[in-house]
Amino acid sequence: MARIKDENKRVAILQSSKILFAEKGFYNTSISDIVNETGLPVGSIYTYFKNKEEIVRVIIEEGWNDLHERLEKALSSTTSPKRKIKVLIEQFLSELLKDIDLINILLSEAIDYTRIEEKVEKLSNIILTILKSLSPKKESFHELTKTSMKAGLVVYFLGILNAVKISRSASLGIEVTDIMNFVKQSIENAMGIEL
Amino acid sequence: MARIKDENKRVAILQSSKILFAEKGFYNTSISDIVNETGLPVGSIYTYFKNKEEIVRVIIEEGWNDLHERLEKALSSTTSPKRKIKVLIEQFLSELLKDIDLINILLSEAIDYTRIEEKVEKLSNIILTILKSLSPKKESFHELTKTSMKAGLVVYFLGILNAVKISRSASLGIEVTDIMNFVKQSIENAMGIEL
Amino acid sequence: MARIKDENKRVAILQSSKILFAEKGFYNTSISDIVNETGLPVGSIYTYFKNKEEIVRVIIEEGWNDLHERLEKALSSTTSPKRKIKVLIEQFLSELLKDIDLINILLSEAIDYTRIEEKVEKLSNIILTILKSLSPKKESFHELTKTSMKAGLVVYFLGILNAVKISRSASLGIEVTDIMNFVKQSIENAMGIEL
Amino acid sequence: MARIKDENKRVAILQSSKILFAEKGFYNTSISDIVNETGLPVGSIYTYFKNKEEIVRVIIEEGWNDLHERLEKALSSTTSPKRKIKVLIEQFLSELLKDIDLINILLSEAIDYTRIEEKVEKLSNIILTILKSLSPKKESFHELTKTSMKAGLVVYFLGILNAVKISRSASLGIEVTDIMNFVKQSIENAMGIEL
DNA sequence: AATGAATGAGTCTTCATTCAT
DNA sequence: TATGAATGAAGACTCATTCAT
Repeated sequence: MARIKDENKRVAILQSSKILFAEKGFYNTSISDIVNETGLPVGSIYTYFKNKEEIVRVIIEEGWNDLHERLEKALSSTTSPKRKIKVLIEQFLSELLKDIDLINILLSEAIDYTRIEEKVEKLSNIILTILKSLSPKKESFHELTKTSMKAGLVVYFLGILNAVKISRSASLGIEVTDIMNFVKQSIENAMGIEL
Repeated sequence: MARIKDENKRVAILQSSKILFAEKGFYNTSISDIVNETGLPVGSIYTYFKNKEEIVRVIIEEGWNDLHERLEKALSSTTSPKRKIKVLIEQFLSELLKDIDLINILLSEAIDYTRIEEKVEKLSNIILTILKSLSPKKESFHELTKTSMKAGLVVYFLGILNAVKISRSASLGIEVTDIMNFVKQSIENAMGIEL
Repeated sequence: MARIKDENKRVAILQSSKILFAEKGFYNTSISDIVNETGLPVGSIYTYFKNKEEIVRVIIEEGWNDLHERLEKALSSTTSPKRKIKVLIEQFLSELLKDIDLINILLSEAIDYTRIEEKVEKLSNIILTILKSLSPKKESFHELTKTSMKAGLVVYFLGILNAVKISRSASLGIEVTDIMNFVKQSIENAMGIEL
Repeated sequence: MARIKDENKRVAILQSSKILFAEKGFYNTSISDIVNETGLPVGSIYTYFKNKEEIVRVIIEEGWNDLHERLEKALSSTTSPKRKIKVLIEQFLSELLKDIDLINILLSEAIDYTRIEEKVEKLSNIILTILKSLSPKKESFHELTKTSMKAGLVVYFLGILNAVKISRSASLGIEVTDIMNFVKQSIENAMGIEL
């Protein structure tokens, strides 16, 4: 019987903030920037979000959950470990790498609100589980201890994200496709999978 | 005499700032924090550094140059590519990973002043040159294009740094040694080198 | 039926606000605090009260009128001045001192909306009238001018309220009963009344 | 070798704030009011005081200490209890009652930062000590227990302050002199002292 | 050169009240 | 009448940098 919270506004705030945070960084984006970008009054920002931190948190959480859920769904409808790896690379990673703003924020200053370790942890457990189910004969991982395997996954995952992040602004001369190629090759070599 | 005194202050500012930036982040560290930590008056900070940005920049540049110079020196006194790789891992990387504050700052919010792409660029060129000089037969890299090879190096390098950074604060259960082990194994496998 | 429901809400707002104002103070209590405490929607607060000020005003007015009316009633059914004094102390004052929340608000920051002078004025006139009717021989007030007598009443009344207020939170080591004892003794001494 | 903190500015802030707090109340006085009143930039307020609370606290503390010190001095140069009482009334109380702004703030909303109980406590101890040294024969206090005597002092002291406060704005028709007269009479009657 | 007070634009956030539904 | 989202002026406070001494 009063106005109902407007999902459009919530989304507008999230979208504008996401772009701003990705471009200028969390600390260099002011609430007033978000106000200008969205055209909403200050007060409205605070009817939809408790504070600036919550905005980042939600951007990350919703963006990540979206990807994560689709990954889980795709994995659960696949039985072959090799196919699962394929899903991981060609769906999950591919989608993630397209969301450069998300990556930027995920890796950026606001890292305290971002809880990236949590994400890395979950993801590496998923992969570890898949790898265990692969026939152990063909892998070249057998000499790695479990923790250094996990370390490897973390290195790869964070390395990929950072490489993508850096590739954008820099004169490095590498592009997302190069990174994807490298990843695919590595996996094909390491596990004899055809991607 | 006067010069020595001055240099002490400059170094004090750099050391205190480095710790503060690494712990609290660039944007969450105020000049006044540095003043408190060093015990120096505000004015002094500005007689030694133009502004806050310059402090980070110098921390990074001096820290990096130091490592980089020792690397170049060690490489130039080595001819065997395999030995060079060894130097890279066991000296350069090992030293870098010990300087967690440096890594933290290098990867952090102040990334604009940090010019990490430059560092990554230089380093990957060094490695690429070494790899080229290796007999091409034994490597499993032969199917990678030059850019995806470079992409790979970037992924590895940034991945390692980020993994180390994250391993510190997190409940991931991996440690720097795990990361080092993984790296060594990877290289040994990929290039048939004994490290 | 509808009226009863409404009255319940009105009372709920008054009760919750009274506690909040007494505990946190007028300026440190927000409408939103009242909303949380009552469980009512913001809008409802404003259908029952014009604004925040009106809430305090009504709390005070209703609380005070209640006491005042009972006082008038009791006084009108008594003729002996000494009995009237007794009523004043043992009924009115005693009841008032039990309502510490009311006292707190009465004396607090919202004093502008509280119109305490009005209350003090009325009360001292009542007492003055009683005192006049006492046989002038026995009192030790005979040397006091009328205004300083009034001043005395004001001092006593406000002093009592403030002492009670302060006694609650403080480490003064005095309690309401001590204050009451003092008052009774003073009056007994001054007017030869047995309370 | 830099500008030295300017006592004049500090005092200007305190004076302006004192008037504003006394007239408008603590919560209705904004830092920006103080800025306008003093003509100083906002930043300067904060180089002299940590925050708004500290300003009230200092106003009260310095104002009170000033009075208190002069009281102690005067008391220590007097031996006769009766004279001490006289000092208390004619010097201390008289001076205090002249500082209506101080009284207003002391009794007002900012009471949390004002620690009035502390002041009341100290003062009543001073008086209690004096009273004890009076020959016990002549006093009419002998029936009061120690705590209700203390309660009495608290009632008187707070009553006086509040009466003065209220006398100013109100149509009560009493003035500070009336209050003082009442107090003097009370004391003369109670202790047979000539003031 | 050394010092630290001075500065004021800019920060995030709150909150009483209104009014569309 | 009931509701609670909408509003934006106003709040307290920060902080990098400058510059008078």
